[in-house]
Amino acid sequence: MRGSSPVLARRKDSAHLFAALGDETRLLLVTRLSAGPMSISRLTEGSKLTRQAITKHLRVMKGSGLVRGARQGRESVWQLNQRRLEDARRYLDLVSKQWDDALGRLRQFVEK
Amino acid sequence: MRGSSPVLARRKDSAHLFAALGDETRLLLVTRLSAGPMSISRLTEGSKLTRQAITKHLRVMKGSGLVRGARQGRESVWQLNQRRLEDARRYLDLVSKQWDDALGRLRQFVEK
DNA sequence: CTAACATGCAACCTGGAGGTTGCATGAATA
DNA sequence: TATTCATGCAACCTCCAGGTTGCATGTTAG
Repeated sequence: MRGSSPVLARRKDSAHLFAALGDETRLLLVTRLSAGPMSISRLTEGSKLTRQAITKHLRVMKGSGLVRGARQGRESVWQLNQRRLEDARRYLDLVSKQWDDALGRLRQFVEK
Repeated sequence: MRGSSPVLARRKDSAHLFAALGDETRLLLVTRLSAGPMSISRLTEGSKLTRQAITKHLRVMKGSGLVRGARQGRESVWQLNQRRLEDARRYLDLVSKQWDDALGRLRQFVEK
């Protein structure tokens, strides 16, 4: 691993992931999929958007690995990819930790 | 709290927050700020972007509460708002938990 | 006081995100 | 087999995120 820290290497990837989560419609889809796998038409039910819009969002999410779909008969069923959720959480943990350390150093400095 | 679950109420807010994290440049800023407060010009140093670009990103992040800045003399110093990081993590935890439950139910159903 | 610094403001540009519509195609069902 | 259902593909539209540039303004250091 010469020349690029893991954090650096993962920044772009994480940005993609967060971007996939950073849309209200997609976050709704994530919520609905958190109840279990679902077909596109099912996901479209009750939505104000077109099926095509939903489809596009699903593909964006797939692009960041947040979700994956597979054809079953005449419908395509999608489901969450929990590992990616954990990836996002881990990234936030990392930043939080650095932040804590920084605060620690500051406190130590002030109290000297 | 009639008519809207907490999760629903927070979806829009969370989407904003994730969107703020969903840009490589901003994620870099987050990383740099995790080491402690910093002025705009300092944040711009070493960046390929203009100071104005950085400024815009900071304001976007401020808009989602991810960061806050204050003027100090002739420079404006910005710092992370860790509470928002925790908010994001909590949201992911929520979704993860629902997903776990769904898997649990599925497993139980299959094994019956 | 005057230069050098650190920002703010505003106008402007461009590409792609988010949506829609219309049509084509494979799968399931009466 | 004729329909209906669930999708895929592609063209098209609009708006705004992400950047830049130029100029104005408040701060500091000499």
